[in-house]
Amino acid sequence: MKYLRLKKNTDIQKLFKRGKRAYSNALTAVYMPSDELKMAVIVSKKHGKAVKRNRIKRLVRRAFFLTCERAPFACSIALLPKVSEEYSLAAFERSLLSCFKRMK
RNA sequence: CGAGUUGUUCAUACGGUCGCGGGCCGCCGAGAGGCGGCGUGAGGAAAGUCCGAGCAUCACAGGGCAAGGAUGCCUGCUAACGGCAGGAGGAGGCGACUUCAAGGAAAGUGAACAGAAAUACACCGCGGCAGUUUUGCCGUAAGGGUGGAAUGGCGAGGUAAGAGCUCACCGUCGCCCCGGUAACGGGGCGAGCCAAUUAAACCCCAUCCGAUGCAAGAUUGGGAUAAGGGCUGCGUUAAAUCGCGGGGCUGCCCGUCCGCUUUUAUCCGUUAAUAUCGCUUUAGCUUGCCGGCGACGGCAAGCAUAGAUAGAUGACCGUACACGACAGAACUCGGCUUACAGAUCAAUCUCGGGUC
RNA sequence: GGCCUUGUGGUCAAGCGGUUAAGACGGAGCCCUCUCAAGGCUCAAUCCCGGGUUCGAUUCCCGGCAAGGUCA
Repeated sequence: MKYLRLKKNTDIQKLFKRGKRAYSNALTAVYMPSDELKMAVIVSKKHGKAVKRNRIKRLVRRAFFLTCERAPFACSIALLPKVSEEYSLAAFERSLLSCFKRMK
């Protein structure tokens, strides 16, 4: 299933002001209903240096790509991974699914 | 065979499925774009942002002096450099070789505490004279003590005791000769030590440097009219016309340049930034030959090799083995520095042992 | 991405190359008090880390690390 990237700074600002949050053990999702499915990954410098941050973003994007058809409704969504020692695709997939369950 | 030294190259590989950025081609579409195909897509450090350039802007981007900053053995290389190469000197290693922020202390200033004293003023001591219970004056840097550093070191002579006071050797300084482009090296003669150390303390000398950085900046982002404000003030004039002043060129002098910016209202116009360009073809890379000890230069042939803009290289599976380190382009080059699992090849390289 | 700044007890901080590293707030212990407060005394620092210069470095030089600011 196709999804769009959430790019504009103003949209992200809006999302953080008005959006609701869904938590799981590997990441936090901030979401807000919209007409299309839009996604952004937010990784801060706390996660490590550039190589590490890129890897986290790729894993989260891939996990979202594999699971996004099970999203309950069209929305703008920002994903904030939590800081940890190890990151894996399977953990992000599980966390995303549990987030989708909690989104109402 | 073992132990080293210096340098070179590489930085998991291959296959399958799904997915991403850019390009080209074809088809569809009014267009935005969509679909399909082909090919392409991170590093030796892309990092730190420590130097040097290109490029761009700053109204012009000039000279002198001052201030500030940087560099500091010599000769080369280079677009340039604080880089590199070769050499000189100090230090280390048996050696191959490594390493060093390395101009000037005879222009001046400063250097805690301790110590008698820090470039010089005698505490103890040693000795002479006076006195003789204590001590006073003079000479003395050999010894003690203080200190990071104490009148160049050591031996001999010498002396009342001592002292470059004298002599040999070493060190230092000056002059001459020879070798070298030079730093410097070698030799000779002289000086009897005057001039300790410290300049990553101030400082002096030589050379170099305008500032800001692609978030620079350019293009479009409107045009016309009217009114007002700000910088740029005063006098004068029909007039920014002229004079003085003012502003910019880091401070001063000379010289030179200077009309710009903004607000409001009305009419016409509007996708207007998250746009487009800058943005990847170059001091480019590879190979061969020639010159040079080398850094590098010359010639010839061939090649085109990321260009994103919330920011593209990944995930999963399989196979192989050395079980994969440090790490992700953001305008571009030349260096430096720092991080790093390993593998690899080279040197008529070095040392030790064995055999012929 | 570019350009800067700062690292000193728990916190805020001063510091001419030679200090027992000044203070203030807070903390701990003791004294004082019938008890508490106030007051007094005492204690606690790898001067961010690693090299270098120097007789001697928190301070000077070089290289790292961390934190913060700023530019559309």
